[in-house]
Amino acid sequence: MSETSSPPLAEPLEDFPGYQLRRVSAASMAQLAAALAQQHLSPTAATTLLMIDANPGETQARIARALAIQRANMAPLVARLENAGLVKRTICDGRSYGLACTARGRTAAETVKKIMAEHEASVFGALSQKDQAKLMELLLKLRRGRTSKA
Amino acid sequence: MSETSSPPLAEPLEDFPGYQLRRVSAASMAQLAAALAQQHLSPTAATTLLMIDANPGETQARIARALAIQRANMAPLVARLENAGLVKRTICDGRSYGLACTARGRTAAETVKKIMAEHEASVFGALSQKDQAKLMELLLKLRRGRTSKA
DNA sequence: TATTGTTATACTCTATAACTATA
DNA sequence: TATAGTTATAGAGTATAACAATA
Repeated sequence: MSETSSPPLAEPLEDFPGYQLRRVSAASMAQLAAALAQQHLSPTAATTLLMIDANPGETQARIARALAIQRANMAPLVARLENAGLVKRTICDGRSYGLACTARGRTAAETVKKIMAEHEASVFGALSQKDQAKLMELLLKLRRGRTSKA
Repeated sequence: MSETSSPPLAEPLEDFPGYQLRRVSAASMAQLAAALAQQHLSPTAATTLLMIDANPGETQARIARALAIQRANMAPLVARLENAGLVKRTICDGRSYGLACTARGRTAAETVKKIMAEHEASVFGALSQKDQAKLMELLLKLRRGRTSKA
């Protein structure tokens, strides 16, 4: 504390919405990861579990596409969920598996839902209900606004 | 195409603002990374370069804190920028370096600014000027709304 | 031929711990 | 004691290429 509170930095990135988006998203994800650690699930694994829970019997490829996860990256992800006893695969097509939650997986999915709801409230509770709705509207516009997959 | 356009999946995550934020941010970052590839810079490296360019002589630690990058991760990042001839370190304190752009680094920073501006326009141009301003306002509220560092 | 699942591989970003040197 | 920089290491996320099996 000898510098008597050093002069502030120039912050040329602060005016970029994309940079603000990145910072908010990174902070939010770090907090969610910490909250999900008690369930030994990463954010990606947790969202995959929720998707399987909501779509029992669906194939890996379709779940992956909906989450914008590559097939190649889905394989070890699902394997981890299966090894944890949360998901089981059943033969579906000969070349594809159908995914479904086990009893433990459904229980875990319910816990994950609670953790995520609390997390969302913790992060977005800083905004009024009206602002939260507006944010959601803008984010949906941005997703629709992309030419390629988002 | 034998399934006659298979039925849509349930998407339990779509109602979470945090999930939308994550998807938009991920898509935006992927597009930015592709645009910056021509300069052989990652988004993180590019933002670091812009910060150094805007704050010549500042120390690594202060640049890192402003960008929420850990000291340990800053070391190889700056080393790469230095090896690329974009940044040089000058002794500052005995225990700390001052960072500054080289002539090539300043040229690269200008190019990066153009690429980022184009990228932002490409992504957020889907929104009206008013919506863009509102989004920025909401994101800034979310960053301020956090208890810990964001 | 197109799709599914898989393996291998590599790169980026992030996180922690431990060490040295300096304030 | 606190700070700056570094190294080593580990983990998560993502990307491409290639392969076998199946539609």
